[in-house]
Amino acid sequence: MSSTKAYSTPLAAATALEAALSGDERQGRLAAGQDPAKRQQILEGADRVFSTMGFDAASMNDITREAGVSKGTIYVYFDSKEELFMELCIVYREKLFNGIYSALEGDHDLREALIAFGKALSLKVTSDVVIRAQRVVIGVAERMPSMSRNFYEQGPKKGQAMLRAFLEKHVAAGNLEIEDTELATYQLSDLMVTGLFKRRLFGCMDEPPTAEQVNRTVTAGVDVFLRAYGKR
Amino acid sequence: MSSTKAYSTPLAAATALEAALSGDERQGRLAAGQDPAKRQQILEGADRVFSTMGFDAASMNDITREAGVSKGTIYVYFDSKEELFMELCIVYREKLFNGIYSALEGDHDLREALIAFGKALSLKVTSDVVIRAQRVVIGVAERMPSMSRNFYEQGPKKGQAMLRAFLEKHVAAGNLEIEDTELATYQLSDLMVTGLFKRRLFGCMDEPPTAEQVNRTVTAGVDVFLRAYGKR
DNA sequence: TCTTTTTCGAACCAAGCGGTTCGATGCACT
DNA sequence: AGTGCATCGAACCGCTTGGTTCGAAAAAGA
Repeated sequence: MSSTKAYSTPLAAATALEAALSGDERQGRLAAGQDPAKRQQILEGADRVFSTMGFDAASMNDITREAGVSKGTIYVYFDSKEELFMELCIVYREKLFNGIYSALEGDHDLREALIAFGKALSLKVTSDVVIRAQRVVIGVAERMPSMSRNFYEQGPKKGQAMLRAFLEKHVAAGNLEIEDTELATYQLSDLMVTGLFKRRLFGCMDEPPTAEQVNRTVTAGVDVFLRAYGKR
Repeated sequence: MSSTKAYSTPLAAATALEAALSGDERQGRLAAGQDPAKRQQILEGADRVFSTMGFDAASMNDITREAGVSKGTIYVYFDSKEELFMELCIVYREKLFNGIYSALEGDHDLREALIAFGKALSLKVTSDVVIRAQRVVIGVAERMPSMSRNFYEQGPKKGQAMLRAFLEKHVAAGNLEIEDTELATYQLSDLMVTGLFKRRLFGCMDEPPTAEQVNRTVTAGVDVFLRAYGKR
């Protein structure tokens, strides 16, 4: 037999431990379906399968194989394929908005702050993992509307709220002149990924954009925004 | 042995039917799998099924039922589920770009022309049919990259080429000051659907935007663009 | 009217699905 | 050493899948 020890799946093992056990000490016996490391292991396998196949084409057997966990065990941790996917969506949207918003904190120059934020956002949003995740979510939006809506509202929408607050701060400070900050926030965040996001989503760019491309796009986008809304 | 004769090119058949259908007179006996009306009938049923279920969850039996055509007949007209879907994609992208670009022709005022175009684009791109079609295409982008890429490049990309030509005309005429017209074209077309497209795609707006919403979004977007790139 | 040929519709195929069950296995605790 | 229990893994369930086949029906051309 090849897989007697836990974490026999090579890919899952390393990252599973990192997330699950912050310290190195093993905790004692866990109730069935309660081991966070195993849970993580399943989620990572499911991620790989869902990302490459989409929700419908992915089978639980595929996930079983990819996660290196028996089918029975998966069903101890998750009641159904749907539930497994829903929990994965939470992971997805957390992946999306991890450490993006630090650029908006502090007292940097307006333009510099927006460019730094835009770069971080643009890089994340066009990365392979995030693009794949979004494709899966969009693909099931018709049949499972609550899932995709939730994904968007807990993810991008929250982000936009932060950006909006940032803009409003600068409006109050007299650096910007904006009537409708909600609309302006949409405009800015679209300008930051212009020409990259859609092409990536539709598979017209095999590779994520280079740092140069991102830099060029974000700079141009922010400048358009500032020329339109900046005090002159 | 399936396909024997004419319409060897899928595109030819798909587009030819619309003309053939307009008259009511039946033409004479047609070779197996060559009746454009039947072909259309199948495509329409397939559209309804794919749009609501996505590619994977849709079954050929569903399409059979929805199209009111026997399974055997479908397989006379289309070799496989994939091929049926590919031909449907052609219909999809033609739906998307039908009579959008007339606003860019003629000698209208720059701003008026952009707003008229933006409204037409925005309405189409956020309509129920087009949103559903895009979801389906995006959903299979990972496994069938050529399909979604084709969809984008024959659809949105071609449209952008026309918009770009329009912008360049106005740059030459001295109405706009743009260095990178490709990038500017991306920015403008994103600004025109800002806040609508993504929310629709992720199912955060159940209904298509109202004419008012579209009007507001497009006007604001065009004005941002003109403030940034217009001669002052 | 009779022939020709497309379409119909139901039966059929092997394969795979999501989900369940259950005895064997082996670790973790006493 | 002994035992309790989470995991394993394979077999199994009923069902649907995409795809094929074929005789009957229907319609068009002569």
